[in-house]
Amino acid sequence: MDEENDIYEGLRLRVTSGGLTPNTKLKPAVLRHDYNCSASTIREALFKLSTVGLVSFQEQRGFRVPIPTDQAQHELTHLRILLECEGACLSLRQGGIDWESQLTAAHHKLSHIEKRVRGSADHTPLFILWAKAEQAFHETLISDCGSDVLKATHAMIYQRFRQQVFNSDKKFVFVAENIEQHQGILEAALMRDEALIRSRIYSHLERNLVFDMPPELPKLPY
Amino acid sequence: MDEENDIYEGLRLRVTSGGLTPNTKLKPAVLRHDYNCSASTIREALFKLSTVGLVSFQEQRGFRVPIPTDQAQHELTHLRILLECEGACLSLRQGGIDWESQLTAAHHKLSHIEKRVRGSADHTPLFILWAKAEQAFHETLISDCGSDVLKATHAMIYQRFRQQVFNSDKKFVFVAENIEQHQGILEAALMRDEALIRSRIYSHLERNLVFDMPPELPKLPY
DNA sequence: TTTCTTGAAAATTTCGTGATTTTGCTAAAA
DNA sequence: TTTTAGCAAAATCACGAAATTTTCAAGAAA
Repeated sequence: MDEENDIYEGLRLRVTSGGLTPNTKLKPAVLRHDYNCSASTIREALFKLSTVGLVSFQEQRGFRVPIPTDQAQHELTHLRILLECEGACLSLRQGGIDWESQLTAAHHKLSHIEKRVRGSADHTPLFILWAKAEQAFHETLISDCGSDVLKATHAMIYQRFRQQVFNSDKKFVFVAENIEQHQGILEAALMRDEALIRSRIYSHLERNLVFDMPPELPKLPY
Repeated sequence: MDEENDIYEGLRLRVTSGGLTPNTKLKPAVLRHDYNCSASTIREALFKLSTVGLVSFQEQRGFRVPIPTDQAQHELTHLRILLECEGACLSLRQGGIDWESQLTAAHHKLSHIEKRVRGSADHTPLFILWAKAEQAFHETLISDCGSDVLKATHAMIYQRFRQQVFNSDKKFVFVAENIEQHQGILEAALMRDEALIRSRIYSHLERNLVFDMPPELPKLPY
């Protein structure tokens, strides 16, 4: 159904940015009332969420909101860097003028929201808006890489990353440096400078790496 | 249940290396008889397989064996290279003597099967055995990278890759060069030479890249 | 012949129920 | 006080059937 997708999206929002305490049980028999459907339908949606890692699942023990850990944050950040650098460089080679304009547009929207966020004391009301714009920017960055598999994999990792940082104690959701970092990534993209965009993507995400990372990985030819 | 997992594994084998024609419909009501369970149980397993990309799924139109395409083969190969190079280099830095011995063991087993395959005219009977050993070798290669997310992502991509090449017309499942290539990868690992293992992993998978690949991606610091 | 409608058959999705397992509470034993 | 045992309440899972949607063939219209 089309409703099925609404239920999936609704639940996804709740577990990623719904302010649910980690480890909260997600009971189909309870949630069904919020979506006006049967427990089986909820179960199926939760099941789908569990396969992409947004909900933890144990046989006979049901579904729970995943517990954020430093290890998970580090791993998700690491993969985001890997996939985003690769996707960005490929886009940078293959993307045309339409890609440039889409990226500029996405950045413009994101930038606008970020400046509003900087002004307000409480970030919460703008968070959903910001999260959408941030995701759109980063997805546009890799949108012309020519690989649906890469994009789908990145989307999965990005969602889990977002959930991780939002649900972690630190609530490290928005920091001021983001503004100039996003700006810098856009500039590197328009300059078509692969080495520069790699290093800027790395710098942008670096603060989420909780353990030491290999200082550099020389990669040739791959 | 535990049976649930058997059903999942059984279906996974059938869609990845069961000789099913691509685009074959997978009807829960039919498959239930093979596994002695209800259609819902089959449905759940197929659903799970669809979330990792091993069966295609359309709302109200059921499940099908995915159709291999050159594009998909290229994309899956590309991601395998990316993930496997990264995982191998990290393992190479962090792995100890136990990693070395596990890798050597995995290679020994694989090598033994490959030499048997080379001798026989029909590869089919040994294929399942070979596929398991090949997967084990490549998974061991990245096993000490320290990232469960990376390993899980690689496992997903690897499975789809295997399905892709097995179900494609070419049936490019085993080629003689594999023997020396696996050997070369093992050697590079034991030498702890990152650049070398990257280039050898790339060479090993290169023939599955159906389109031109960017000749080199200089990556620094990431 | 080709295109469009029609309607019955087939397939998919949703749902409530009963069986099985887990959880949580209470009380006895150490 | 702490641990263990047992039991009741709650939750999960598998199942078949009902409801919805799609498929497909046969006939009407162009």
